[in-house]
Amino acid sequence: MPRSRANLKVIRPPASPRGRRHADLPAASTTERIVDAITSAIVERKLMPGTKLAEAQIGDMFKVSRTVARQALIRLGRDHLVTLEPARGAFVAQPSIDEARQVFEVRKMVEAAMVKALCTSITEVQIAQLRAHLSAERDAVARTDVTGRTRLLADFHVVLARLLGNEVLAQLLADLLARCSLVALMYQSSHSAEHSQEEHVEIVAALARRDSRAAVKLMESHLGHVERNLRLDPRAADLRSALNPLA
Amino acid sequence: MPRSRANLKVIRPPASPRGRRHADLPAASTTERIVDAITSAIVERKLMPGTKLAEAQIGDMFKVSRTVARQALIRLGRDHLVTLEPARGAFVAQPSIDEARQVFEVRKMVEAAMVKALCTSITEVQIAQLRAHLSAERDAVARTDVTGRTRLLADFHVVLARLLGNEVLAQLLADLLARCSLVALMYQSSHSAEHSQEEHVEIVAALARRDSRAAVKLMESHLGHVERNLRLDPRAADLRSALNPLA
DNA sequence: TTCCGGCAAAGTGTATACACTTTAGGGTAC
DNA sequence: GTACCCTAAAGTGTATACACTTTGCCGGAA
Repeated sequence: MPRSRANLKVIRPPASPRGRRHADLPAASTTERIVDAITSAIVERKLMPGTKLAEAQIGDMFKVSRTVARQALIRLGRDHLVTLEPARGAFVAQPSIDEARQVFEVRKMVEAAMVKALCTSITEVQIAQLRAHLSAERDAVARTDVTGRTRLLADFHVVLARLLGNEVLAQLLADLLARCSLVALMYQSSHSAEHSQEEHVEIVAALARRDSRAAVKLMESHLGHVERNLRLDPRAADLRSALNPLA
Repeated sequence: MPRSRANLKVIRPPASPRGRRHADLPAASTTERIVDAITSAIVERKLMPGTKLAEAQIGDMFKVSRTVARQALIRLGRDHLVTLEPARGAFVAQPSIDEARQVFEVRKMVEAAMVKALCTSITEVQIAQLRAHLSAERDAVARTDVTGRTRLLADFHVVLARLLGNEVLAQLLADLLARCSLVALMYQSSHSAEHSQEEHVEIVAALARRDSRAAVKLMESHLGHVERNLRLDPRAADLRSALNPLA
């Protein structure tokens, strides 16, 4: 790509204004921007599983060199959102049925323990925050804002993790949820947003009562419902239908 | 680096014979080799927290260019083993006290759920495998083989995860354990290997009895002991003492 | 002596170059 | 008509080049 020729020392604002997204993690802004964009594209179903992600193509789209595009793909590979095949390239991951089941099993373990712990630590203020989230969910469902409601329904689980003040847990869960989006996309989920939303309401109610047994049961059955509504029969290969990948 | 000049079409064995380490994951062999080497160096305490990892330096060590070294560092950053500071470079991570606590909290959640699930699914063959692992641990402790025993004591937890047949879980746990090594290194653990080993024996005994309540309790107290034997008082900065990083 | 400015070395961020692999297409032999 | 090889295009793997940032050092001014 044509290299910027502005060689004069530009006066920069106080410090480099890099807006870090959620407080953590590695890379410099450019790579991170691409990772975030592709992650969003996958989670928002704009990128079908199996789609080839050629380095040069991504580089062109984001106006960067292959070097940077490749760095982004490596990070996405570590997140299990893309599969890196040596000498063949990167593809949007196609989680197997086994992997799907395993991800849900881990979610059940982690999230059951999470709501259990929350029951003993949750405060009134936090319950109010959860109720605010629930009403945002309800709005999105009512408005049939598909993208928004999908994000909010997933965020609910991350919000729970954050209420424990455990960023490690929150990030782990965020990773699992991104993988779940891919799973849902591959094994066309028939699960209704309304149903999920109602189950979230029940979970919050149990938390508000500090009823840990109920909260755990509700969370487990919630995740069980989500999982059972996937088509986990072995009809595999969706022919890569998406032709134009990113935006 | 001197590029191989063997231009003749070599007849290759059926498919590229690349030995993937544990069935999963992204990158091509060279980058992966470096990631593994540095991960081992950190886990085996040959690399102190805070040590600068300059790209050129790593490149020289492994006889590759900065490009490849940088790719490895990006992956290590995603694993939370190194911290990537924009325009300043990569450093072996120095997990904060908070992060240490959070990692242990997550481990308690995950591993308690894990042994609970194992109690209903474990087979006699698997119990035998666990006992074999225990005796390997005991040997290493007896021989005061510090590196070996450290690895075996950590592997015990990953072995448990694998017994559930859940690779997602196993990998997640492997990541957490690597971070724990760093934590143990930063907050000098006074925990004795003998004690850990004995607790592992008790956990396996509970599993053999399919006593899920006991197994969970034992695992939680085991992790509690490990955590409580860290010096989690806020005396921070260890001056980077390690001078020659890798091998 | 202390503080500040600026230079130079070291190191990161990114683009580009080139070798090698994969893959698809076409032409030839059977 | 089919199977095979050979070749060209596309794409990955990696090295290198160059700009820019950070950082430490030195010297001069207060």
